[in-house]
Amino acid sequence: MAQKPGIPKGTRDFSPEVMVKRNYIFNSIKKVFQKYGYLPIETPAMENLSTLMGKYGEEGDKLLFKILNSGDFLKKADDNLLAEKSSNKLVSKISEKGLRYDLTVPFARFVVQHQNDIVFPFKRYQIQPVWRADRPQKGRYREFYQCDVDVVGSNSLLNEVELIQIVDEVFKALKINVVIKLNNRKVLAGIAEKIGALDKIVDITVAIDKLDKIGLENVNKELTEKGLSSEAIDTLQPIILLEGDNAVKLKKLKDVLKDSETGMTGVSELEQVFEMVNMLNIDLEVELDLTLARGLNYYTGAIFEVKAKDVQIGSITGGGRYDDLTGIFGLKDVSGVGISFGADRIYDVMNQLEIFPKHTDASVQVLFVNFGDKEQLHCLRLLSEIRKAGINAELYPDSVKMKKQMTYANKKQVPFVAMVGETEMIEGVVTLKNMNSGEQEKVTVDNLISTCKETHNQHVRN
RNA sequence: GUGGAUGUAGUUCAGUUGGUUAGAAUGCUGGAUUGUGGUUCCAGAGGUCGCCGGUUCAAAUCCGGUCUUCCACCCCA
Repeated sequence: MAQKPGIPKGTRDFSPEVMVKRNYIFNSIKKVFQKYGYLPIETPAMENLSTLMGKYGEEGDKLLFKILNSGDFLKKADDNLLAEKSSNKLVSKISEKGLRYDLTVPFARFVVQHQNDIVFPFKRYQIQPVWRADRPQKGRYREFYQCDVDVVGSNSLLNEVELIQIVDEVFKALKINVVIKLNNRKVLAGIAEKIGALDKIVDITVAIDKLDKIGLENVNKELTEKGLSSEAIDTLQPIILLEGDNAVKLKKLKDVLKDSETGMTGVSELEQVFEMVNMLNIDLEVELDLTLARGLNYYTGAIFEVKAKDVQIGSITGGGRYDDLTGIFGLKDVSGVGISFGADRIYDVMNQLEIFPKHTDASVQVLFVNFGDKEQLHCLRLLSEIRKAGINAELYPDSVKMKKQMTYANKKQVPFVAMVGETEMIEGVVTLKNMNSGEQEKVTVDNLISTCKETHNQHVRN
């Protein structure tokens, strides 16, 4: 009995219709990346587990997909561990490879491994799938694409500003309204230092983030539960209730953090970034958000997160600065900063808002109706001329009923149908039908080419 | 990982307290219309009711397990 096949949960097939839209996103993003001087690299889907483990925190380690060793791996496994049935301890014995969890850590590995061939500052982009053994939900997949841009080997805050410009340009091109939220790990560290609880910073930000949802009282309650003293919570109050525009927030922060050197460095970095961004006069809404912590524990400076304004979905882009990611692999003093665009979530947002362009460079612009053997040969010659002019065109492969061929054109949303029968062949013309208006007229091939080009340019521009 | 929902033609969904041959809309195929699609009319095809097991004379319907999708938490793109 043939059972219906399936694919693992959280993974998807992409149909041509979907791929055209996805590629539109990828191409738009790539174009912006390249405009700012970033070049592509690719790394393998799997990495050594030693490269991946311990880089994403405890939570991240659990979400790594591990690959079983080849051969009869259990034979070589420790008998005691097998008897114990302790999966965690056994994993290191039977698996030494894993699927990449993001693109940043493999990139750090790449930089270290190729440090002698790389010119610093090194600016690269990377668009590839990553895998997480998460529980899937809407906008949360087990296999999804990240579009990373990073620059390593430069401490300049200009890089942070450049990334904000890139975010602005990408989402402007895709016509998505977004807010970019900005924070700085050093500010968070300063806050933690101030209340003497360096290890509690994640708990603190998680709790503060819930202010809108559960109210001040419950936030404080949660902080108490997490083990914070009442003095510490008192100190935190002005930070929890921080309001106003970015400049006001920064001013208040400065006041609270004046004794913390790290904290003040963070505030100063934020100030500089905001100053430059304001000078650029970009439309993008840039907001200081202290509740932005980001779980990935390698961030050390700026942290970014982008949210769509019109759709309820997790962040669609995120990133930050990491001072010592390559240090773990033995290359010291190489600071990097980067962000990652979540292509799948961007797709979901655009799909929900129905803001994909109807026509892209991938769409066919003209379909030739097939009337028979003589006619199709004639069309073939016309087609090569048309294609040479850079127009996507096709000839229906079978000489079937016209209704069927028209329906095909209609479904593929081809804007023009060309008909060349006996009379057209003799007259040396083409009957060109505009599928939108239904109008048709006899034109020359040159005419057809210019008409197609004109409408295509209009479509793509809109 | 924890808690909670969900699954019926390609798609969106009906389906009564378990009871004849499981329906609709839309889509699909063919025809009305042998050189004209998106409108209309007619006809047709399409379902082991997610999967496995149990209760029953009888299960889409009740029970258990499993998988999928979705929601909350967690985390994140």
